[in-house]
Amino acid sequence: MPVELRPGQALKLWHDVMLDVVRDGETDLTARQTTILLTIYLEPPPHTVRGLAAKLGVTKPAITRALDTMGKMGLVDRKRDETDLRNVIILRTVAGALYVERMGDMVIKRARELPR
Amino acid sequence: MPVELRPGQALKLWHDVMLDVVRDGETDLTARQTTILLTIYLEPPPHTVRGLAAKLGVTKPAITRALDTMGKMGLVDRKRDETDLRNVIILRTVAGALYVERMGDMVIKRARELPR
DNA sequence: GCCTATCATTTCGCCATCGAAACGACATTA
DNA sequence: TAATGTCGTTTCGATGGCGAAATGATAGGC
Repeated sequence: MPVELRPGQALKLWHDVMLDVVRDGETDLTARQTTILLTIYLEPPPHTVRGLAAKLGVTKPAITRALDTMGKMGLVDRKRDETDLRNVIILRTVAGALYVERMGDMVIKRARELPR
Repeated sequence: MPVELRPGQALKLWHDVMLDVVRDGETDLTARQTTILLTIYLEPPPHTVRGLAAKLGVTKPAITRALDTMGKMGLVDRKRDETDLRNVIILRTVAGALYVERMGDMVIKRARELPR
């Protein structure tokens, strides 16, 4: 049986998790950055700039900049593709994995607290 | 029985909805703005600047600016409190209600599509 | 070996957001 | 009514994101 949410539950879940994210305040990721981060950690590698740009429907510079920012935060890393030096492979990091894990915990916790 | 999500499900749900938000591209709300909007539409009125600031753990100017932006988008409205003219009451709008409803639909749809 | 295509990045000017502090309007207290 | 407190907004300078276009490096076609 799929995960069935009523409208009120769905919106409350979204609100509650967003509130956690805002109150945490540490990492201040945009929607794009969050999507990129989760894509990198949820979908099978390798991940490239052009691949992410196509998936999100945004320009490549937008991806590059997002990776710059998240790279400074230690959430992702980059290395050149040895087999095709034009490509850049985006790599996961320990800090990034921990961040994503915490985010998952937030969602799970808030979902469990939802009125049934 | 509460809504139980496995880690993979929780993160995929979050990712999928975020991807919808990014790809939509129309309204480009920050985490703060999203939280404010959902608070206004989910919790009982009246809503004030100081109340939202306290709830989100951010400064009042941050709330004022977020309301300015969302006001221009037609997602919220403001009026002075007649009984205490220092206060500003934040009001819902039709456009805001529709936006929130669409957001709820996204979450419901993505939750239903989750692998069980 | 060229020429063109591809990939990621950098540059440009612009706009939105940020925290901190100052401000103006209104209410409350004495 | 004068002093103090509260509420929301505005200002300030700084930071960072944005799209579009240009750039540098590499690969592949011929």
